[in-house]
Amino acid sequence: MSTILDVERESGVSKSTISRFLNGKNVTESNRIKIVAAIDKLEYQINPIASSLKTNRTNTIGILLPDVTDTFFPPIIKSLEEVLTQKGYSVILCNYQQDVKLEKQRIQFLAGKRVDGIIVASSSKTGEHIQTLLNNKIPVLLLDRQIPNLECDAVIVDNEEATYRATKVAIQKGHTKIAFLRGPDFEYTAVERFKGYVRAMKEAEILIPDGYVVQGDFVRYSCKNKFIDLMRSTNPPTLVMAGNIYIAIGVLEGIVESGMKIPEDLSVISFDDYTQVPVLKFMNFILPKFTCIRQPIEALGRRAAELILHRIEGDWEDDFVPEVVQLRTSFELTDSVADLR
Amino acid sequence: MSTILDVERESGVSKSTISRFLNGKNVTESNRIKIVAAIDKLEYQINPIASSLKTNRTNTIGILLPDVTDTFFPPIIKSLEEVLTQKGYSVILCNYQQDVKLEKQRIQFLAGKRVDGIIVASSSKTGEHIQTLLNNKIPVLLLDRQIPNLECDAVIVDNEEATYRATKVAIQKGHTKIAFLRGPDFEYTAVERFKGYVRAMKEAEILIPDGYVVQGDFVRYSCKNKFIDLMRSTNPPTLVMAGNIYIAIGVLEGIVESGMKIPEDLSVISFDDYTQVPVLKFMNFILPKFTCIRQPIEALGRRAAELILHRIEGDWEDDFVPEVVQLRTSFELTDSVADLR
DNA sequence: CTGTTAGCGCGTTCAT
DNA sequence: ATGAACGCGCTAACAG
Repeated sequence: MSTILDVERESGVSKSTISRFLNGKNVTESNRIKIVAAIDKLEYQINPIASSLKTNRTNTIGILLPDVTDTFFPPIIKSLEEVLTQKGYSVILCNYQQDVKLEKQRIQFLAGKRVDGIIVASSSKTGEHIQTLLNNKIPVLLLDRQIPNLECDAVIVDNEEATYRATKVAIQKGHTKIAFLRGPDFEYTAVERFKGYVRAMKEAEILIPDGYVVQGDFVRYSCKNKFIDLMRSTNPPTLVMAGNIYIAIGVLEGIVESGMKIPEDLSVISFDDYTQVPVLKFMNFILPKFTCIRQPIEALGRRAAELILHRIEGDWEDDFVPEVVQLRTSFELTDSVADLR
Repeated sequence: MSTILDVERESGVSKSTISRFLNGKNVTESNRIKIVAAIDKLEYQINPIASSLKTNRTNTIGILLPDVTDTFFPPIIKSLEEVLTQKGYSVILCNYQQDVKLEKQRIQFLAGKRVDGIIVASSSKTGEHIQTLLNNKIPVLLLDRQIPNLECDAVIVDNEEATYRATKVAIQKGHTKIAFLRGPDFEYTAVERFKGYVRAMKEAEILIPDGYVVQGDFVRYSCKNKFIDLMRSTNPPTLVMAGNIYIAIGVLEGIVESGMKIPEDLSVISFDDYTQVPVLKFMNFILPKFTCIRQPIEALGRRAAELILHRIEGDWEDDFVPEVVQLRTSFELTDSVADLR
């Protein structure tokens, strides 16, 4: 493997000029030719390690996720990777297995590796480990999940607003008995989505009966059984809203198991669109397709990449102003919501 | 951010001794104490860039996949990441979008980044870009897919043997009209799996009728319609074997759509177990569960990580002997295969 | 625009 | 076991 010194010898041009050329600066045409010829001949490739040592930039970005196997993340990884690799950055992937302790550890790991920035879907409530990075001027971008009282760039979706609007639509269609099947308390998105539902119900002055708010036992655990219990109770809802795709799948299972008809026996709205998941595309045969709140998953990844690049390549101003990009979900109304008016 | 020189000043011990200590060599107890104290005080962390420049090792491994969003890969990434991060290696993830040109480009990208090794699920037929790496003594490990005539480490499963055995079981159960729904020609696993089916049929001297081998139009495209056509033909099979999970899902869709009963109207065996996919766990309600060939997905990732580490950390002997680890799939027989005897 | 010079922060001889 | 000195390959500051 040849070095820049070999190119210097071979071309007769000084290594500084070569270095400048390699970094896109102007060089006289005659020198350019000599340099290119030498590089070609020697199959020279720049050594990014040496370069990093000098510049303090690794052209590497860490991406830290709770669980790569969650269907939500792979498409995000894909769009992230596309943008970043395109720009010459490599993506170091870390998984923290939903474990806040491991999250901190991985953050340390990435910082130790001297990444230029970190994109993280954090499970932390306080984010002091992230604050530490920011204090050290290491760019961090919160993906999908905000952390309260942390001044940090973020790319998220309008969780609260989305369920608020969806609930309102349900109410406009004449529904009052609306149940919400929610994700766990410790998940930012689960909490936000629940808030939107509550706000819409309050605004319409509809009382939420006991038992209409159902929570799965574990992360990603569909509340199928609790859902069936609810439907068999003395006062079943006319519409259920599933807080994420796993819950929606649980609802589907419950529906099939108990032989309900949609929307005759029950109306359904789900956060997340199962037809966006490649392996679930087949669910076309389940009719009618659920009304859903669709997240701009590809854009989430792309914007996250763009934003952190902007922060990395731009100047880190002293008066750091965090930028929060909130992407809008779209709402797809189907026949799965009965019109009760 | 402090350097080893700061530690030298703070501790009064020379940086060589400090360096040695950091790399696990023996140091006198008195020096050890001084060094540790200084490191603690300064919150010193070793700079891996400078270290890499000297050692030519980046403690970084590239993992190159055709498509992160394929359900098959995320669990592999997860187990890979776990093992590698544990050992201090970071994982650079690259996606080549099923595009052989992009695959080569990404391989170049990773090599340019000076990764210590590359794990790749290649789509290349010839692998000359991989041979180039090997010639340069850069360890490569083929994941899930072999490349003929390439002397390279690999971790794969017993694709051919698995379908061979499964087909034999079907035959033993009295089936002769067995159709095979296969993946595309350009996919290593699709080809291997098909071979096993053919071998078993030949061995049993069962002629495969025209139309019994069905191929999806695109990557990952379930051959649902072709499957339905086949079932409506004058000579429908009594058993179909789906070559991968996407095809199995297509079969499922076809079954639901046309109202078939399993195993009364048709027996089904699928490569891949849909209950291994988190989002498909719900499919418990589809009865009976498909008979399946289950891949040891977690082990695939783990063994791949272990093997490449072994190659990286071991000596690269002159007489390079490629190591191919073939993991066994397991076979789960359910009521989805009728006994015709 | 160019070449000379001086480090970036470590690991590694080589004597001691 | 230790410390002094050198160099990994590159970029940046300087003077021209």
